[in-house]
Amino acid sequence: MEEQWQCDEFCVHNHVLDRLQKTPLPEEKIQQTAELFKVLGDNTRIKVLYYLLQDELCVCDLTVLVGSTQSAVSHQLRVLRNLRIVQGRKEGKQVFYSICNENVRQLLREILAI
Amino acid sequence: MEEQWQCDEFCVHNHVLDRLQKTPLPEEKIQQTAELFKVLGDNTRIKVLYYLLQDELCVCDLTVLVGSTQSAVSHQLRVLRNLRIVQGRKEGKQVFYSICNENVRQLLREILAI
DNA sequence: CCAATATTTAAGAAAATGTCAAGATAAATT
DNA sequence: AATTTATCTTGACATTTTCTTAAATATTGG
Repeated sequence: MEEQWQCDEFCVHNHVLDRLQKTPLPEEKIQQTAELFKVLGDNTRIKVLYYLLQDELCVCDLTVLVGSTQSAVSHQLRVLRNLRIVQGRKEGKQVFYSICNENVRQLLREILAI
Repeated sequence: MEEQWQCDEFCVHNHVLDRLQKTPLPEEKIQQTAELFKVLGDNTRIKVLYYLLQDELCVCDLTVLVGSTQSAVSHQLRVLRNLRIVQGRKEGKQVFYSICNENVRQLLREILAI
């Protein structure tokens, strides 16, 4: 028999599966959660958020702080903006960024033990 | 002037930078944090962890629950094992997995609002 | 209009994911 | 005890995704 692999009834613990399958995580929730973590799973973005945790900062300052290029930082800021983790405030020629998601702020505080 | 781009003294807010640069996040901590989030930033692994949050499960059960192949699940379990988020317990032909990192367990509980 | 700052686009490099096939181990069968 | 079967792991490959860099394109202020 060359059918697609699958556990047979001797392996699977049906009573457990039956129970767990009654409360699956909604696909949307899975997607949402994974995406949040994905965005937080990057060295540059962690650095950016670490500094924003302490102050509202312009792209220029962030560029110096994370030791990257302006373009790269701007790129990461857009990613964070898309997930509504940070927001920008325009002042003159500059844009000041800050964390606008309190859950993420709290999460980072705990993880980074600040 | 065609040198590498860099903010000049009119853009950068030196007093802020000076202060923030005194307490940089250690590279190791950044790496560690980003890696944890990176591992959590994947649909399959979120599903696996969601189910492990509720029960110790064998690879076979997990395969059915996440609706993937045994091989793919095993690969992901290794990733989670490498970061000491889950651990395997051998029992006969089967391996039962469970979450062995209480911080991650707590984090997921909060994020998934369980 | 010019200079400074910020964003977007495009392209190339690096990394992760799933699939398939092979290997390993423990139990069951002969 | 040798063979087969069930469960799980591993390695190699192809595909896709993600990150970075560089260049082009706004936008703003003077």
